[in-house]
Amino acid sequence: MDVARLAGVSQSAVSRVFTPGASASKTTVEKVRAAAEQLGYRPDPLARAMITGRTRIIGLVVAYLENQFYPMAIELLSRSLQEKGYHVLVFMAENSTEKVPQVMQELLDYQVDGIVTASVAMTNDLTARCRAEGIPVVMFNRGQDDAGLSEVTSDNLAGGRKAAQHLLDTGHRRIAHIMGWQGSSTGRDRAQGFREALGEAGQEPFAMIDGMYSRDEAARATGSLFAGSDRPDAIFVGNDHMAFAVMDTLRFDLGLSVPGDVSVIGYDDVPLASWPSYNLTTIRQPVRRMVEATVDILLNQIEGETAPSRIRIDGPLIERGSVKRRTTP
Amino acid sequence: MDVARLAGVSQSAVSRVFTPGASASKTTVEKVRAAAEQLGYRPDPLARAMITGRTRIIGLVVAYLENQFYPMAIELLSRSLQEKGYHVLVFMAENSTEKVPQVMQELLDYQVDGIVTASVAMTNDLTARCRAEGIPVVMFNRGQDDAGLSEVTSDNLAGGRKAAQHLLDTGHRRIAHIMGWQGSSTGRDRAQGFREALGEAGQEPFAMIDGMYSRDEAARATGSLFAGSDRPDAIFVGNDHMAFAVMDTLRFDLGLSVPGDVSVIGYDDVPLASWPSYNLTTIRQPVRRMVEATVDILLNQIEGETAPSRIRIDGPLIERGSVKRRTTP
DNA sequence: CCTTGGGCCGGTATCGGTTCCAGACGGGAT
DNA sequence: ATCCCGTCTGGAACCGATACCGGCCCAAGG
Repeated sequence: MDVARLAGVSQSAVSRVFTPGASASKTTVEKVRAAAEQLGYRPDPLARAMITGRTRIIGLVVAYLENQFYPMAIELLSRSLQEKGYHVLVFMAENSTEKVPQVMQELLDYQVDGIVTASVAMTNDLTARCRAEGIPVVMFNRGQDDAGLSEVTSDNLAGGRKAAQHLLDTGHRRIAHIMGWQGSSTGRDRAQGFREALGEAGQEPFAMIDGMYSRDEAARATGSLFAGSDRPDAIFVGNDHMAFAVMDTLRFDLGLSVPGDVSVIGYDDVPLASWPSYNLTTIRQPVRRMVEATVDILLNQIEGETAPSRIRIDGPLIERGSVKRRTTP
Repeated sequence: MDVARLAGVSQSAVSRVFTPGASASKTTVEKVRAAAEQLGYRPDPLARAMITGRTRIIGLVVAYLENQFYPMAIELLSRSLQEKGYHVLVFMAENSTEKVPQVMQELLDYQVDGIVTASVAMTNDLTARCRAEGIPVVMFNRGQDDAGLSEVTSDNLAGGRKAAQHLLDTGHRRIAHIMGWQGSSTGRDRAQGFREALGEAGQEPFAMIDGMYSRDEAARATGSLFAGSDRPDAIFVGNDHMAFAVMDTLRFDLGLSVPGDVSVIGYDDVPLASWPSYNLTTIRQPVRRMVEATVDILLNQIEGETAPSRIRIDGPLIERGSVKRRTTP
């Protein structure tokens, strides 16, 4: 390289100067730095990646961004990784069995140093391939029984219990649950926590319907809950995104008051939940801490070959205005 | 490579088989394909990138994702590029003079084939560097006088006029504008269109306040508009994101009815605008078409060295329920 | 029959770095 | 003075591909 010539040293010396932790004398460093400055030289990450096998790129697989929770996570994740010299390559993948493997394959081709999957499931042969290639994977906001994969979630079981408990404490006795997608661990865990807490209080759920994390499904489910004269007095909804649809349906289609006629609890605490139009009581998922944990795990696993781990972060119930205290008749 | 050995051909032959448009005989192709299959070989994009100078990566610089418009754009952009064999490297950058250049520098280091900036301004020396390196840049939803850069926006001037015209047509005579950030072309153009249309109708704006594209600023501005007894009967807001804050403030802080007491028009038509809680009349930015245009320009410029272009896409006014017809007193 | 030209092939240089290795140098201990 | 060891250095191999070039072969044309 010309930098080497201009500085009057070997190419190796230049390389060492730009490699933290390599041994180079003070004078060499100075000469090289000066020459590099003058020529506007910066080491080419690609060439470096090819030889070191480290691209400093993290692949992110995500299914949809309509639920505000994910843009937030992306933003935090990207910022955090940027600070540490990594970058995020984004892949959109519907949560389908065909698309995900293809996308993962491309990811592996790109030699990413690690992968974060947000709300996406993985098949077993896929996880196996990643392990074989030594690429750490962190599942964000999704769990999977397959060991060998790291996962970061909130404590969904406890969250489900908190929601149920809060509704019980405030005097509700006809509590329905519009569940998060039952194909996902988050959806199942929240539902299970809900069911358990109710059971311990000697109560039966009024109804449990899979809302598939979709606005339309949630709206439909709400309609069916209120089709007859036998109606719930509270609904725990599998995430905020659906909860907004539920509230809209209750208020504008069914002419009911929230929380006057029906109480609603969501899950996530996205920014929108605190806007006065919804003012939604919800279980907070501490995104910030979840992202930090994700980055920690990922980087540790990249640098230090530590074992995969499963982090479960507890989130508080945020009391707002969508739940009303009722006196049991 | 072992694939070459297994197939009994040269390395060059293997390369040619995986290079579309290169000449290789049928038998060679078959042998190589078979050998590759057996060994699970796929060409390394990194190595390929190093020699061809094409990474097939597009850098995306974006400032914040709280405004739902941007996640949508990201999702569409990523999907569209994915189909064409490109991928998106995301960089978060506050819209500050220090951060953007640093981020751009990293982008250039990564040898991206093109750059999309969403709602981010560029300084002149930066654009010059990109031109020098021959990297096409498309500014998404932002314009800049500096030629040599492509830009894709909606027709913000026309949009501002439409908003004003609609409010005039529906009998409003005291129309305020909480403007998009006046440091951005979108904010300025919408404001100018608004002002022009009003002027042509012989009207003065009731007030014009810079809302900085921020919820807080917009809420504050709304408060100040209604501080005295001299009040507007309609507000055109620089984007939906702020419009929601304006509506919340009107309804929940000031106890006013929208559209009963005040009409509100937004800009963007994000999904939230159609939810019944807001049911916001707004000027639609046709994201899908804007993204398509962005991808087209980018790819053309990458492949064919076409000149930069500026696309302005017209968007309709979507009438919903936040504007009420008034009879002038 | 000889030439010409196009299609296909393999060898080799190259891209921009890092890593390994052998060796030069200098200082402190013996 | 000798030895040893740690620090620093340049040369050369290498990472995994593509680009270029010269040569081979075979068919068509003169």
